[in-house]
Amino acid sequence: MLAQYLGEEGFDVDVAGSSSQMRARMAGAKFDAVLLDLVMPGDCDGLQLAREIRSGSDVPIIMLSGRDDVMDRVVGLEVGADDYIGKPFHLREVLARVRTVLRRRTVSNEAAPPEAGVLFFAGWRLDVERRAVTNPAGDEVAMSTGEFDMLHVFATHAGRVMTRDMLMDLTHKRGRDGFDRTIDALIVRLRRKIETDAANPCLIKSVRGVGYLFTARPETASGRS
Amino acid sequence: MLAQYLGEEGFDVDVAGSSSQMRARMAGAKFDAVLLDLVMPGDCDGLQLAREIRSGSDVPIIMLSGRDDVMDRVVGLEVGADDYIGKPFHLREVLARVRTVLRRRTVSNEAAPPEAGVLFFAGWRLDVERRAVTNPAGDEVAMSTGEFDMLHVFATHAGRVMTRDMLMDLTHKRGRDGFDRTIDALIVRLRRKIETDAANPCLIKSVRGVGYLFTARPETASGRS
DNA sequence: CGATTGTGTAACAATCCGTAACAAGCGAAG
DNA sequence: CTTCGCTTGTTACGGATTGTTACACAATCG
Repeated sequence: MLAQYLGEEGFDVDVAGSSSQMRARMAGAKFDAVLLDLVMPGDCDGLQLAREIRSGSDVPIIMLSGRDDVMDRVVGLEVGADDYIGKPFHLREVLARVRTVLRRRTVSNEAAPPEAGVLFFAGWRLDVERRAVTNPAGDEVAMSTGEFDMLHVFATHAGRVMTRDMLMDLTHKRGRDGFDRTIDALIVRLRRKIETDAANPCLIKSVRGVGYLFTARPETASGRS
Repeated sequence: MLAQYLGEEGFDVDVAGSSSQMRARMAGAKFDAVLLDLVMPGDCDGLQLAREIRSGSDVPIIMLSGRDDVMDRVVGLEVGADDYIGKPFHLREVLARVRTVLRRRTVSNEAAPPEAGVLFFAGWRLDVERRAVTNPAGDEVAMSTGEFDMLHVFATHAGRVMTRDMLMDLTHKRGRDGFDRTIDALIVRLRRKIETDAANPCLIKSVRGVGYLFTARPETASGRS
């Protein structure tokens, strides 16, 4: 229904019925925006899928959800969505929000983003596809899965203080229970690998009572001078 | 209320009570985003005001409105708003949407933000992004989170006497109860690090019965290009 | 001059964070 | 299936930071 409406309004619409189907479509073509229904057929969580998209692309994401709780919206937006529309939604509103997202993208992004498969920061190189990390000297540094995910989240959220809740949302599949030092432990392990002096962290600073801050400014491979 | 909350979250917030006041503020400074309440004191329509902003600027606009009808939202977005939040809105959601709008702006505008991320005063250098402080001799001075926040507040409110209440509001993310020497203790610790003679404070002067005054004149790095 | 109020500072207590050590998963090889 | 090695979550302890209290002293006021 939604697809038909947007099609009538002049958009090229492609529909995926499952997460795997979506991955296949997105691998094969470039899209201007993704409308993502959080209620998936069951094989995958919509939030997780959004993270996955965001980890490899800057394509605008608009979430649609049957659950319209405030916290759902907050989490959805923090994960990287550009908008969140709770059901029952109206076609006109969806259309308006799609246009808004596209307008903002084209206004600011005239030189289209050739995707960010590789990130650079402070001499480091972070290859998202190969999940490989190279230090300023050029040596590859072995990273465990969790360490790489954490570093990736930091690199894509640089300059903003990240609370432990956010980090937990973004790295781990699902929110953990109340009190947990998991993040701290991971931070220590990550620091040991990327900080020259772990006692005086340079790249990952702690913000007491709040969370952690990644201080480097990352650049994408797409050669911006 | 909203302004206070966003302030506690680390934003510099400026409030305008009327459209003319807003025009004056916007003429005098650059803003990263505009939160626009559609219910105005009467002298001007909020939608009209949004059009006016949009005609002269690309600054992101987030509309807040008591009317939460679909058509209101559609019209608001078509006028050029980047988001539309109907009342009753929740602070967390507003915050998330503000961040979303800003993130999109900075992601796409990478080339633009040289940032006023570095402040200079009296030979000192204060790097807000990296949370690093360098003394006139060029050595980096270790600062705790609270000390850095306090110094940052002083540097961005130089030349004005700051009451303890203001400092508490601006540094601590939560309003504290009535009587408390927390600020004084922090001032002592900060003075020990940045004053050459802690007994004769030069940079942070006390104003008896009122509060404290930062006497240096800070300059931003981005020399008004 | 004495009383009162406000501030500087030290000392202590509460809290938060860094880290090591250990236990629990997990996958690969045998 | 078992074992081994690696990763990850949990717990505990110690150090750092921060809030609170107490006291000394300066400023203000009568």
